[in-house]
Amino acid sequence: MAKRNILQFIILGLLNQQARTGYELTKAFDSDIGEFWSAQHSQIYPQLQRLEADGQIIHSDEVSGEKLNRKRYAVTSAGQAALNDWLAADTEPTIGGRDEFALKLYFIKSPSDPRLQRMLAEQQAFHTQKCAHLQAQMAAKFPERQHADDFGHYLVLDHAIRRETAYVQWLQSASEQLA
Amino acid sequence: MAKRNILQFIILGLLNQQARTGYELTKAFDSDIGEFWSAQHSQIYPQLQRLEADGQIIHSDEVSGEKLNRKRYAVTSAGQAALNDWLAADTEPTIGGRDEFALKLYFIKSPSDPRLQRMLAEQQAFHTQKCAHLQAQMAAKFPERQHADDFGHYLVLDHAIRRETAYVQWLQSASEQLA
DNA sequence: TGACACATGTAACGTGTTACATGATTCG
DNA sequence: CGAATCATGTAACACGTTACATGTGTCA
Repeated sequence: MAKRNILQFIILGLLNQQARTGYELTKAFDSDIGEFWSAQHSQIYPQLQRLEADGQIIHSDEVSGEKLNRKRYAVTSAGQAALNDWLAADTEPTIGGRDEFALKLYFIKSPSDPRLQRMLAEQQAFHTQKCAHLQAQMAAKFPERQHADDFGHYLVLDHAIRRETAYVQWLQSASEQLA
Repeated sequence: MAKRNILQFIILGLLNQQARTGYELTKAFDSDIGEFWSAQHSQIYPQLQRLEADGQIIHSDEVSGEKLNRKRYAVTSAGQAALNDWLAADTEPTIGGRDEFALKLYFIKSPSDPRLQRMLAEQQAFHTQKCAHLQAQMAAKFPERQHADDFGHYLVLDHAIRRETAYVQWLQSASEQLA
């Protein structure tokens, strides 16, 4: 698992794009970058407090309505420095993520096991749909392949699509080899 | 993260293939299934104790030399039942694993950023080599595509190769789009 | 006899998930 | 006025890594 508290740098990166509230950060983990990292609000709010205590971000209060006070966070120059250090540092290459389904297949030794067909079909349905969803996103956000701006966003979407496509192809290939 | 203690089932699966010691289990996580799950011995030994207390595995003492006593674990019928329940249960599809490098790219907005080339090259070298290594393993273990036996092993190797290949292609494509 | 692999455990810490807890705003 | 969403926090627990700790067997 992550060891060097990656979360703090992701938050710095997101805040460096634009000032956000904890709530908005939480949503960001469910959309764009959700394909490659996730975090709950229960992890985000304490991390924001630590980053602020550390002088890497500051918040300004924003009142809406009568009472509601939300904290909008922005990176300080110290935060930008920390972010740049992270970006510049060598990156430990991703080693195979955990895949419960792959393990189940590993433990089913026979290509004629009666459970295989159903298992493969179920996963294939899911990943095929996900793939379609990602491609729709790509078409919506980069209609004319104009990804010179927001290059990073384009790259992660492309990454996710390739990953899901490869997954579906693996499942397909496995299905075809059932005895 | 994993929520239902997947580790216990992986151990049951491995022990169901053959009786093993904790040390041998630890090594198994570094070879075959290491592409899709990892665990240290500090996690494995306590889990073995819990599984035995639960009646899902039993150990027999094995002495080598004068004093050295190793515990060789085997699954009980209760353990086999638990394993089969896990295999038969619906599998939550894998949602994007965490990828620190992808996130770094996400935060580098411009295709002309001077850091990009070096970063991409570094990752590409790593994943290309890994890909080659996996393909060598495949060639060594399944020389004649005779994967009717050990089908599961073949599938996870194939999966790993496809994943790494897709990763390299993504990096390659990204490199070609640098401004 | 020294290095390395075999072998088994525990402790401390950090990260991540789920649940608990509370309240405001907006829109139908 | 009720439901959904916005908004922020804490607590308990599960999972995973790193470090600590100890000792044996084998081979050069």
